[in-house]
Amino acid sequence: MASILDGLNPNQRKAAEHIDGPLLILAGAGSGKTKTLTTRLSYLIGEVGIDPFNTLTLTFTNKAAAEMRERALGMIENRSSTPPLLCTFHKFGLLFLKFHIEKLGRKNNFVIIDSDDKKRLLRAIVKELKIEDLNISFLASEISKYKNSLLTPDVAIKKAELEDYRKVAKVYSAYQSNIEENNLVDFDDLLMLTYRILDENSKLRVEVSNRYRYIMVDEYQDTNELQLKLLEHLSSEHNNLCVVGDDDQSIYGWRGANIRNILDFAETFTDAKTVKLETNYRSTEQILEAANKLIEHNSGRIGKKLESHIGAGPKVNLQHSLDEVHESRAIAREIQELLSKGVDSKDIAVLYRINALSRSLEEGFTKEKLNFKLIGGMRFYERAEIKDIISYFRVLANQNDDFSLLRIINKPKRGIGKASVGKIHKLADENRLSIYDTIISTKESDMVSLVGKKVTNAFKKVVADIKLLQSEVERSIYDFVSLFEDTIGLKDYYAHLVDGQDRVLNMDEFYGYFRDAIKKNPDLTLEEFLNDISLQSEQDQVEGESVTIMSIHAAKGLEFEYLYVIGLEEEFFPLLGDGCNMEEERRLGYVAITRAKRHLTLCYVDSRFYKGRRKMIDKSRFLGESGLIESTSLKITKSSAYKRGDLVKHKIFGIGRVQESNKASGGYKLLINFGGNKKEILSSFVQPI
DNA sequence: TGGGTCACGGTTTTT
DNA sequence: CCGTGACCCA
Repeated sequence: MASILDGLNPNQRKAAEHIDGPLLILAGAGSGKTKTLTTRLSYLIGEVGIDPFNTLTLTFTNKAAAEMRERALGMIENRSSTPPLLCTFHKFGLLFLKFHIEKLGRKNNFVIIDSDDKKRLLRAIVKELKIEDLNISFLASEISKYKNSLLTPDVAIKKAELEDYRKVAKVYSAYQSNIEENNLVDFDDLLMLTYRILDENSKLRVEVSNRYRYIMVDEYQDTNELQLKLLEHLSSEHNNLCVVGDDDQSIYGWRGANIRNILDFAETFTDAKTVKLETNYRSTEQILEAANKLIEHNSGRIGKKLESHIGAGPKVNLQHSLDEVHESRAIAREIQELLSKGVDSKDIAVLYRINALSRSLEEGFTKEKLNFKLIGGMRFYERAEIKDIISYFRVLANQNDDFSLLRIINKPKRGIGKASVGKIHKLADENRLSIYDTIISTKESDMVSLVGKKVTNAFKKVVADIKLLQSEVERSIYDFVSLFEDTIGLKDYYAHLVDGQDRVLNMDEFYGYFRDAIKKNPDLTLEEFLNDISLQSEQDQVEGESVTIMSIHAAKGLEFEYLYVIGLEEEFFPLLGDGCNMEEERRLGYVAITRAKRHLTLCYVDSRFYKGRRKMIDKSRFLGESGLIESTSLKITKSSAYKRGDLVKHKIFGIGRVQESNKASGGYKLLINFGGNKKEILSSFVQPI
């Protein structure tokens, strides 16, 4: 009898056929990971006879979820029953909390805030608490770490020993009370609160685990501590957890992903089976040889070797240029030639380690009249004009959302300044009311004496507008957008700014999207719409009519016939610096190389213009490690000579000035004056400033 | 209140 | 070099 498993190779088949007990599918780049996973899901449902209702498949991005859904559903013949739940971790958290957040004493009409909102809120809190010496991004990521380690603010404060961490914990505490008061949840909460509820309610945990009897996780190497704990709870009753990942492609450590999750899978889940997928259907032998050689320099790995299914192929090219201008011109001209030979531009991409390198490409490509598409940069929902609309919508969904109200209270300009906002904010805090309710309940005469007649009127107008719009939302959510623009006039406001035209176009796109969503689902509430879009990102428009340029991170999961990787230089790639994790840099190199199907060009330059100055750089150690050039002798951190008077920085001695410089093996022997304290130090131990 | 100038600092990014 | 936030004055 024909089976859907027939299309798989022996190892893929072994993985798909595995039914009960934990399974780790170690899937190398291009080894048919998605195919195996989707085939397994449809096999379980279509041939083993498992109810789709009892499966759960988790991914990291909406894009991956959408792709897998399409492919799996395409294979399942009888689609009469409920489709299997296949979504992102965060979406799962959202669905779960909609049903169960009451168990934490919270209402389920919460709204999700994104990282941008989080930072804005933190900025306000830091100001209020007068702790202004802490970096906002640092705070945001520390709070994220707290939540992912399940530390409550109280515990965090108690455990904090260093002064700085007491401050961080205090901000965390204020932040958490603030979002709880406004009934907001951040991305981490979607997972953290879900975990907490399951952890505290054993009956529910058993019930939920029994419901999701077959769990699959994609990109397992990217899971963090909390996601692992969540998975342990979800699979506690049956242990049927199947994860797919590649330890060599773990490139999100800086964001909390814990590579140990995949390395230790077999120990964490007893009796786990491991299946390795090492046949690569994407790239040539030449390309895979470079990738394999490079990644072998890492020590913390399970270990596997990709074998090409498509044969030798052409040699990997190296391109050496004087600087970034020559580099981008050379690439542009080569691409032009490919295009003239009939190569499809969507089969060509250029990758880089840091976004700053995109600039020279953009300039060079424009000069050479080469069409390109840049992936990354400002995301749609994070544009100021879109966030303004979203903030209005949020206030309409929940007038107690002070945070959103504050963003739009003087947008468009109503003559309400910082001072007036501060006064009303203070009054609201004293009365333990939201700002909206404070404006409504404060006597007009009191308000006038507080902020003056003009501002009082402006406040009253905002509240009246919001009331009007709320009733319109109830009447017809579809028509409400036009009244919204008539009443608020956000488009007019933006139209008069310098880049107004683009912004108005964006706003129209957003309104169109909103109307579309309502048309598709007339029962959609504003609140549901808001939560849906906050879990969405529109990075799925990669395929197009032009050459793509993007970061290596953004290219994960993609493949290109012709691939260029630029910036293969020490400092840029591997990117050296404080938190440099060389093994992760190398994995990033591995990911970059394995995006290429047949033609790979690695580019490096002698000097690059960066942060306002020109820097001399050496070629990347990765070129040697992947066997593409004779292994270079030890790296010299600075290739141009140090001379008397140069300022340098030493990890222990701090900043000093070079007094003497002599060539020595592997660099320079320097006599440095650290504030009167003279030391003889090798140049490899200092950084030029 | 809000426009203008100045100093500072600057990886990778999804949800 | 270029964008952001703090600060100052009309």
